[in-house]
Amino acid sequence: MARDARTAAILELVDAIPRGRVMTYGDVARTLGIASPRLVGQVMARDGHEVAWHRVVLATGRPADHLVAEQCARLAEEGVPLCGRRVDLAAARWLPGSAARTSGVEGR
DNA sequence: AGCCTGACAGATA
DNA sequence: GTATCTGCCAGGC
Repeated sequence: MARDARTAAILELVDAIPRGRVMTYGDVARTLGIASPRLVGQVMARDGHEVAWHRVVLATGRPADHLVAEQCARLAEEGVPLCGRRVDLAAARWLPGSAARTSGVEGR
């Protein structure tokens, strides 16, 4: 396995996402200083089975085509603002440091 | 060693 | 909003 600083950082950040919030692959990658959102997905596919992978969604606010059911169910359970099959990134998008506003739905 | 594939994102048309 | 091209990192063959 990778065990690289990048891989560890990805898993750590994903695992650090609070309940009821989500992050896009691009946001996670940029936050870690990585220029490849694919790495996030790759890491999730290999070692993401032990982290909150379901809190990571596509930039379109929609989970991976393989995880739509799983993602949607888990996110709904955690109180993530879902817009049909999509996540309301406007309220659910979480950035490290901006964790102040716990539940985005009330955020403001 | 090199080539291909893979949980994507962003820009352009 | 959809479709296409490119960029990028790591793993498998």
